[in-house]
Amino acid sequence: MAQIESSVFDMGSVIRGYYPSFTPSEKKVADFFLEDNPGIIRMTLADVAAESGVSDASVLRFCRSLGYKRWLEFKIDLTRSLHRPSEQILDEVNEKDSPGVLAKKVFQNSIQAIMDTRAVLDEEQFERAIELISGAEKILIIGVGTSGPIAHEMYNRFFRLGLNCKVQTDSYLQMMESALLSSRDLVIVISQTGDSTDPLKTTALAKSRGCCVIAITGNSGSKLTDFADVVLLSVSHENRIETIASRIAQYALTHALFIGLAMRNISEAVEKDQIIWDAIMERNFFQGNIQ
Amino acid sequence: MAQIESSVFDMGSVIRGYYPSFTPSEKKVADFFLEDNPGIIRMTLADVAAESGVSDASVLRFCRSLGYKRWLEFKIDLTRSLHRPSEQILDEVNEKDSPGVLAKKVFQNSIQAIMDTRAVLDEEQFERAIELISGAEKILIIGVGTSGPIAHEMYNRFFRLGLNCKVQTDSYLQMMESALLSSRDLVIVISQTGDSTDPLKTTALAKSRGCCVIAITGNSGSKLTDFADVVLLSVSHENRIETIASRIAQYALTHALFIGLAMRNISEAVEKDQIIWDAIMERNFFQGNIQ
DNA sequence: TGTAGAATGAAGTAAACCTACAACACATTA
DNA sequence: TAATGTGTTGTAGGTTTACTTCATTCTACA
Repeated sequence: MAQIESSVFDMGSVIRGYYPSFTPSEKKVADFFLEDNPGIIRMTLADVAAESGVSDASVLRFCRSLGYKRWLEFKIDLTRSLHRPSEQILDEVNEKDSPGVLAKKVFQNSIQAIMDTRAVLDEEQFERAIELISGAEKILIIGVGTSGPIAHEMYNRFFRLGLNCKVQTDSYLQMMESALLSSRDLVIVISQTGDSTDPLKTTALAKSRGCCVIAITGNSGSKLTDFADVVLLSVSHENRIETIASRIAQYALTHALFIGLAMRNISEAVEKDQIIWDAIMERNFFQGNIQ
Repeated sequence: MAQIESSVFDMGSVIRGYYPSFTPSEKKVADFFLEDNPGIIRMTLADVAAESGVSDASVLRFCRSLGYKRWLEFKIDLTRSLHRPSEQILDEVNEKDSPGVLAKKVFQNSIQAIMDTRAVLDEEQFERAIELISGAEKILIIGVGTSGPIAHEMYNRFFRLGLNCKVQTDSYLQMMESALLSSRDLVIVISQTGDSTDPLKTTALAKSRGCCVIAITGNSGSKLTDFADVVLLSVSHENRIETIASRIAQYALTHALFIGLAMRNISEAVEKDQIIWDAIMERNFFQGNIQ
């Protein structure tokens, strides 16, 4: 008997990830699916339409928006998603939890966020991102606030590959830097909401100068995605204090890009990495070791 | 979203169990299902009938013989049965992988690193860390190189809780800052190897001034752990270019600490968080939105 | 207020599922 | 050997379900 392809993921997270970009009636359908509705697997297209209060055509459009060509394709993944063997201690954290329990929950949430992000990853966009990055003359990595450390992380990885990149996490300096870019350059912008004013302005400016733009965001329906040539989406269960799990997924995305780039020319990557390590070791050596 | 009914089982075994009692045409259908046929999930009743060389009515009878009232009921269980979760593609990445495959592998590695780190997490040490952090008068967060972004991430979380903390990723400034610390203060040092000269020196200096030290490291046998009052270990499968997965785990650890601290006084945390958000929103507001 | 474009539902079509029944095969009995 | 009964199978047609198309409604913006 066939043993199959497959990957575990949570349809709920996928739906939540796309949620901001849904039309009103698609949101109605999404809401219905996000409710706890045990009979859902046995429902027909028309059933779902009736329960959601929309037409069956809208339910079908909802499926298409999620990337499925047919209702039954969606149904297959839905069935698999609802199957989900045990696990999932995806409870909310709460005040009564011991620190140990809290830690486990945060770890579990992080894992879930990465899984969900993996599930919504558009391989074509990812591939395109790698091509843009390796083809760019200059790369400007930007992000403000909590996106700043991710921007730095990305820089820390990319420059090791010999890429001509810069990181700028200051709102005003970002703007200045992007004013100097040309059409052969690339901007990578990291913004969880995709709606922060400063990165948007910077991105718009870069775009007006003909730059390509890669956006890493947790909001597929944001203004930022309008400017972006490539959008890489990170997903998490969005309950305020847990939005940070989405960050973890963005780090994972960053690392995936790094590996993808490194693999385009593995020998060169290893060589450059070696040079850097040698330089560091030398430094440690000359300064002597500490007791 | 609904979280299941039903248990995992193998449709193949069920079919084999009923096999002797099948009629000849039912056996034809059974044989078809028992073959290794990957496209089977997407087939219709008529497709299966054609492939098995029987009529669609016979396929339906086959389902009924297995106890299913309707073809689609059977299909649901079949889909579930063929769904074998994950399989852990923990292979090494290699040059021949497509970017999409690379991405999945990196994600899988990240998940694994978080799981491993969760597994080795010493709850007592974790709890102790939270107490030290919330009891400290001043907190200095340090890290150099690739540990820098993690240090910044930690700062970005902690200051939101009203903690009196600083981040310093410059080797010399770290040293200067630590020279000013007292015994009521705390140093949090992030170092993957635990053997980098500069953070070690800084930590030693802080320790000599009576500071407490929390170390986040991927190397439990390093010199750094000798100075540390609390050690939080991150783990990954250590193959050079994949060490970065360990970083992901360190971010997860950072977030776990943040949540742990926030939960000690949730109402205050939410309030401070709100103040920050209000300030940011106001900024966006005054700057107007961009088109 | 008018207009372009998006969003939506209604109606119709195609496909899939299911039922009912007729035909057949084979065994049993007269 | 013929008649009868039982169980198996396919066919034809009805019903449900999925999908397409298009007209209508809404919304944003001039």
